[in-house]
Amino acid sequence: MDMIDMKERATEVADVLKTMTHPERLMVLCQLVDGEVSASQLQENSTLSQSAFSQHLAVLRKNNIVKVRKESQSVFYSLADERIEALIASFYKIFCE
Amino acid sequence: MDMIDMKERATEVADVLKTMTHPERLMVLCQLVDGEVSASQLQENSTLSQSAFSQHLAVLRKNNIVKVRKESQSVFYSLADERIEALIASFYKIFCE
DNA sequence: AACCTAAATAAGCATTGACTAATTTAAGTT
DNA sequence: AACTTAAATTAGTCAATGCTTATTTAGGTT
Repeated sequence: MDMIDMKERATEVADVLKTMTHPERLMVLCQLVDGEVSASQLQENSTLSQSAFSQHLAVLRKNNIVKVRKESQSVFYSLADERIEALIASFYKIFCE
Repeated sequence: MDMIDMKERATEVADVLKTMTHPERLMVLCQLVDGEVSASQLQENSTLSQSAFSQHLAVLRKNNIVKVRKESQSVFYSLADERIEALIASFYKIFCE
């Protein structure tokens, strides 16, 4: 890979990782590995205020790291695609095994 | 894994990733996958000023993402350990294949 | 209609991060 | 000794991030 390609890829990867790189947001993503979870369930495992927590969810949405499904008052979150799933799996393998 | 363990791990992983999550620093790390490279060689592939670039290297050193070997006026950089190598390999596999 | 709950948004503030410009350290060279 | 080169450091500025408090939107209940 030449330097120009490498730089493009590095920028792309950094953009994705930047969004995942917050303990609170990473926690959310870890909880989504087995499938969708509602916003309120996710919030139960956080010490943050409702507002602060919701803003983290907004960051994940805005950067397409998660997708949402609305059902009456609830909003269910899940990982956006296979790349995000693969990343979380890698982190697990490297840091938790 | 319970929530307390998950949170500890998420914080640890986020700390490591946070340091890697900058296009310039990620570029440096990518160039180190095949072994050590000198600071000046790394800088050649950057558009940043000497100072700005050196400060990124300092961030990588401070967070133990890279290690250094000094030889006369030059400083050679390499990836700090197998976890960092594994992370870069994962990023490559997920985003570049 | 009045109320409640889940979730998102807006405004404001403090902290951190990335840069520039200038200087410093350390090793080599003339 | 004076100079050059590689690399790091310091101080200062500006933008981005993460939080708080307050408010809003939307769906469901009485």
